[in-house]
Amino acid sequence: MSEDIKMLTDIESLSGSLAQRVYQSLREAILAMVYPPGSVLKKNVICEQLGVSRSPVAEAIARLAAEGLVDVIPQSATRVSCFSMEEIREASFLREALECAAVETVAMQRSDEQLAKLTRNVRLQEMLVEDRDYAEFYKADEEFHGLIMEFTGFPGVSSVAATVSLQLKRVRMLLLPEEGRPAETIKEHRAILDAIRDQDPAAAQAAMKAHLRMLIPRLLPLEKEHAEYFRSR
Amino acid sequence: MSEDIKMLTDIESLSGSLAQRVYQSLREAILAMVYPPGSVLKKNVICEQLGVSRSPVAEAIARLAAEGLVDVIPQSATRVSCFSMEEIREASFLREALECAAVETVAMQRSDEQLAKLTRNVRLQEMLVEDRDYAEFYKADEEFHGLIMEFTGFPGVSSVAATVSLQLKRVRMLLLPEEGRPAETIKEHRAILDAIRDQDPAAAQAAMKAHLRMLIPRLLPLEKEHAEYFRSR
DNA sequence: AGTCGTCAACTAACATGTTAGTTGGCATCT
DNA sequence: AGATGCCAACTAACATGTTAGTTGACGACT
Repeated sequence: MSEDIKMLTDIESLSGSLAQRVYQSLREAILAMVYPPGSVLKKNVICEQLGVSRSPVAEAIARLAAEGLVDVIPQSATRVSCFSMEEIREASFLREALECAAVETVAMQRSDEQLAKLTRNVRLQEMLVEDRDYAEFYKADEEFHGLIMEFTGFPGVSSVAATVSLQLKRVRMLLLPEEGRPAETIKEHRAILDAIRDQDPAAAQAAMKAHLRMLIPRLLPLEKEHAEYFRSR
Repeated sequence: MSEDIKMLTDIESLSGSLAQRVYQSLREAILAMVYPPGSVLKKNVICEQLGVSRSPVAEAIARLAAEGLVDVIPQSATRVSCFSMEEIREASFLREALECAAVETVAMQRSDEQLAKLTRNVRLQEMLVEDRDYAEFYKADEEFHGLIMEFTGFPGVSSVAATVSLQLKRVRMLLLPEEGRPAETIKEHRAILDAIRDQDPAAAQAAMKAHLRMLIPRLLPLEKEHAEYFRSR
C-alpha cells in the first residue's frame, strides 16, 4: 500500500487565523511540488491531515484559486493548476513591468543607506556562490529583488509582484542550478546595482529588463522535458 | 426612524456562483459609495438583504479584504477601508507600471485591426463629449485603456490592472467632471494613439505616463474636501 | 461489440449551529 | 467626580449538517 503521505507543514508552526495558516501551508506545498500540477486536492483529506474543519480550507482554497494556483471545477473537484507557456509569458510580462518601474524609481531616489544594503546583498550573493550554497543564494537573489521593490516606498509593490510571479516561482523549481548560471546572475545583479549607484534610471531599467529576460529561454525546454506538468491543448 | 436602506444590486441579475454574485454586488456598492469609506459591514444585515446565508458573504468579504477594499478587524467588525494618499500613490504607481509596459508592447506589435479599434474608440470619445454624455464618456475612457491592455495578448494584464486600480476607481467617484477636463483627456488619448499608430514605443510610453500623471494632482484637494473619507493618522 | 441512458458515489457549494474574542457600558471603588 | 474592573451583547471565526451538481461505471438496448 503506498500510503501516499503528502507532507503539509504543520499549521501549528504558523501565525494568524486558521484560514491564513491553512492557506500558507497549502501554498507552500504547491510551490514545493508536494502537490504536483494536475493533482487533485481533496478537502476532506486536507481537513483531517491538518486537523481542522472545512471552513478554513474552503477560504484558503478560494484564495489559491483567485491567485491561479488551483483550478476549481464547480461541484466536481479542485486540482493544482498546470503550467502553460502562455501564463508563464504573461507572468513574466507583469513581473518585468513592475520590477522595471521599481528599479527606475529607486535609481532616481535612492538613499545612501539603501545603496549600502543592496551592495551588501550582492556581496553576500558572491560569497554564497563561492561556497556553492545555492539554496541560500536563491534566497539572497529573491531578497535583492525584494529590497529594490521595498525601496520604492510602496510596500504593496513587493506583494503584488510576488502574487503575479507565483507561477514563475513554481516553475522555477524545475530548474536545477546549472553550473555557471549563478555567476551570470551575479553579473547582471551587479549591472543593476551599478546603475542604481550611478542614479541612472534608464540604465537600471535596461539592466533589469535584460536580467529578467534570461529566465524564459531557460524555461522553454521544460515544456517538453516535463510535459506532464504542462497543460495539453 | 431612518431606515437606512442601503441598496444592493440584486444578486438575481448576476451570474456565477452565489459567492461570486455576492462579491460583485458588494464590490459595486462599495465602489459606488453606497457604503462610504469607514462604514461598517454587518454580515447578518447583508445576509437578509440578499437572502443568502453567511457562507457566501464570508467568502465575498474575504476576497474584498484581499483586494484591500475592506478592513476586517478580527473578532470585532469589518469596515469599508478609508482612503489614504499613500495607498492612492501606490495604486497609481502600479497602474503606471502596468499600463506603460502594455502600451509599449502594443506600440511595437500592433495589428492594423487593433489600431482601427482604438481609433474608433477615440472618435467615439469625441462624439460623446460633444454630446456632453459624460457617463458614457467615462465608460469609453475605461474601454480605451482596457483595449490597450487586451492587445498585449495577455488577458491577465487587464484584470491585474483593474485589481490594483480599485482604490483609484473608487476615489475617482468623488471627482466631478470639471468642465474642460474631458477635452484634455481626449488630447492625451490622441497622443497615445498617434504613438501607437507610428509604432513608436518610447513615445507611447511617455504619452501614457504623462496622461496617467494628470490624475494625482486632481485628487490631492480631496484629502481636505472629503477628510471624512480619509484615514486619520 | 458499441452506444446510450441511468444511477450511485463523490464533490463543491450552501446553510446553519457553536465558539471565542472584542467592545462598550455600567457599577464599583478610590 | 474620575478611574478601573467587570459583564453582557455583539461579531467574526470555526465546526458541522444539508443540498445539488458532476462523474464515471454499469447495464440495457441497438
